Amino acid sequence: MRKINPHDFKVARRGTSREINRQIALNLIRTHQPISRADLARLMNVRRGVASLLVSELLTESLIFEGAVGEAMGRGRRPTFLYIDSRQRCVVGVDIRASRTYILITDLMGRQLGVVSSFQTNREVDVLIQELARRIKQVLSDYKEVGACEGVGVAVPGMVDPAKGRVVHAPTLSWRDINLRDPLAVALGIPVQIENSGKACALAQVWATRSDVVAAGSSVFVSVSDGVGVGIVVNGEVLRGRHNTAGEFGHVPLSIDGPRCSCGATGCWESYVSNLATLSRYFGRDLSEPRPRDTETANFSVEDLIARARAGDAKALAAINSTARYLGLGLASIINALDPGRIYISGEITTAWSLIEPIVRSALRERTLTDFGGATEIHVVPAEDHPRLRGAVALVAAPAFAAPMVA
Amino acid sequence: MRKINPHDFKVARRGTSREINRQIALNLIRTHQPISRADLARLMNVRRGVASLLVSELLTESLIFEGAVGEAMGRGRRPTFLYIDSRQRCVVGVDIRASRTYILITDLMGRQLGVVSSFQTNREVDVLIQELARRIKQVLSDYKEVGACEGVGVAVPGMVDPAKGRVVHAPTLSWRDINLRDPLAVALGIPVQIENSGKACALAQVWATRSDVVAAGSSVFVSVSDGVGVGIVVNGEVLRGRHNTAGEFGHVPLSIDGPRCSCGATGCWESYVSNLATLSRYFGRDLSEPRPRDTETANFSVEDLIARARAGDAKALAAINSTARYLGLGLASIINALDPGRIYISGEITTAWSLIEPIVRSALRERTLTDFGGATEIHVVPAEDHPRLRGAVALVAAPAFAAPMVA
DNA sequence: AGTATATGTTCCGCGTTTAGACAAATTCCG
DNA sequence: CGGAATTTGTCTAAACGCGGAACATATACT
Repeated sequence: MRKINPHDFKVARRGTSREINRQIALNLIRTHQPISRADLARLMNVRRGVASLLVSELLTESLIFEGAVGEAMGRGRRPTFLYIDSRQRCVVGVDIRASRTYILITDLMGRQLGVVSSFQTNREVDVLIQELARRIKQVLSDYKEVGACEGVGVAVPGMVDPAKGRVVHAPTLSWRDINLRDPLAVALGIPVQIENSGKACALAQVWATRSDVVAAGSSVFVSVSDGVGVGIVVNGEVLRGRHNTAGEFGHVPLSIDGPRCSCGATGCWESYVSNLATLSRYFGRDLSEPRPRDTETANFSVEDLIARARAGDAKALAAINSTARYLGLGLASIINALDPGRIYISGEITTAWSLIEPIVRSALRERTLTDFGGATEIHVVPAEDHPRLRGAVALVAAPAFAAPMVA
Repeated sequence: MRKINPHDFKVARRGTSREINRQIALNLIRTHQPISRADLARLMNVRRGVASLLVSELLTESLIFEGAVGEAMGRGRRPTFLYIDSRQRCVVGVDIRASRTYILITDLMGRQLGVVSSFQTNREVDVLIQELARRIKQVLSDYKEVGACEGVGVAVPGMVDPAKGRVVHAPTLSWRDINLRDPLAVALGIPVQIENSGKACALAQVWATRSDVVAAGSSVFVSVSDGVGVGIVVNGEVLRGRHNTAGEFGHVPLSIDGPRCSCGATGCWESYVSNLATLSRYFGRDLSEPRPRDTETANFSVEDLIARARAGDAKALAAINSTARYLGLGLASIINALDPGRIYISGEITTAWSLIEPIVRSALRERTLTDFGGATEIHVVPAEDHPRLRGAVALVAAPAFAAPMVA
């Protein structure tokens, strides 16, 4: 039961019905392809005539194409199968992180076309934009055969105002109120969309064709690495919040008397489960202090820690288990607050999921209010899936499939 | 940008446009009444003819009525004003609480018609339903002149499945998996809707005509009394969650090593800010223990405590200030997690708002990530507004104004 | 070869928006 | 006092899109 906002509504015009049904048809083709017009009509519960017209409209816009004639089931004329036309257009996704920046080229369905390339992130914005533009042009000329580029999506680790195309604040990059979108769009001559990386990850999961089963209800994407990023999806829409900062569960406390967090407060979830926190626990001292790290800790990563734990290092295992427990306690907060249908989780620590899952689960059950909540589905998204890059791509590819804004 | 759920969509039918525009018109009349057809057409940005047809449809359904001819501004024919017809139908709201149950009769706009009546809550469900039915019938016969009763809305302090009409779990009433809706509906011969009281409160605020200004974005209703109830509204819709338990911020921890909470976990926000927690702080001992309270504490309420604080009792003031600080720390979690446009807060402690606001604010700023977040609007909803009863009423009255489900 | 069945197209009816004309009501102004 | 101007509300015709059914096409079974 949704209230109509009397200050921002959209009246149904003569073409609104068609617009709605066109998008439904497009989405059904996307999720059910290959599919015939007749099956589409059955799925939509409309007459074949209507489906046919919708299809011919999508065909003239070359959003879909007619493939080979399919095999008939039983007797009757064989159906002509329809497919999303992702052949003659591509999308570039960019993932800017504190240390490195990643680039990936995909088709409109988000299918990976080339390899993921990367380069060191230069925090000087102008320099970064120039280098990004150069490298994206390079990638596009390397993959000329995939057609025109529809747009570039950029995931940024920080607070982003996508409407204005500005990075409001990105602590790890020391950026504040920077227009990233427009200069890049001008340099490339291609539309650019930017978004917070946690929200982009969430977007990637909503729009991943496979996850359609749980599109109902809300879901949450939790990314644990240097910091904790969370993206929330409600009713198929990423929750943005009044100031684009919704989803900062990383700074909800586990203990207000806990360790100091980079945000200035104390005892944030992030200060318990970030990679730095896990490593600090292992080395028995706070690695976040600004003094230079010693040789032992300088290039030591959470993956290294996990390797040691698997090799039998009891101290390493203890540090990881500790993180696992705090992870579960924090996830419980998310479940109590939002009761999502599913939680996606990614980050270096999840490579040890088989080790830590029981601990995460039991910590989670300890604090969730109901048994249902304690049993909330948790899906690990491996780094190889490049959720941030997929999310960046979805920024460009998804609007074509989105529901029209109505009422 | 919303994704279409390919397993639960709604195709636009021939009458869908009309349905959408009808609801928009109805809502605009609700928020702008008195209003003429011509003004309605201007607001909707459609021709007067369309507005006229929509209006005549609403008139035949007697959802609206034509009032007196208005004064003309300048020259030209005078407009005939339209109003929501809340004359010949009424709604009954019920608020079941651990100690007492409250009843209120209103018109379709949620305007209070009679006085709030109440009686002691009998935890035996069958007995309670019989008494409720008796009293509601009594109220309806006392107010015969307000016409037929459209339905009864019930707010319940616990986990509710409104679709099934069942109370899944209400700890303070010791109810578990109880069908409250159907027996009451049968006893009354009137449709009944039930909902969790936190979500009902949130609903009341969305549908309150005054708050239309901030209908955009999300808002949160926080109710602090025996427990902490939170209702979340996103895009004009109450967030329900996968198992109807979304909004349990009361059990998000401030400190996982904190005091034991009634839910079994430790350090929940609720265990710091509930009335019992505040009183326990004042008396210097845990009042939640099952042993009988002594004469000093037995009938001592938070209002009494506030009275003492205002009278200069330093210990009382300290207890309240402490609660205020924890209140702010918990609100910060909500802001970080959801970044709502506005927070509504109610409960006994808010009668001391002028005393505690600065402390709440500073605690809140201490933990919010951004200055915007720290400045989030907080509105106190006084107990005289009966937010739970208003919410219960909205359960019945709101669907008539809700946006049609489309795409 | 004929029949049954399924797909895809076409045509018409009807509901709804869109555009514009028109009557009714009221004020302004000569 | 009467006509022009202006605003409200209604009405009619056109455009658009769903609803339903008929029709052509294509295939398998008998």
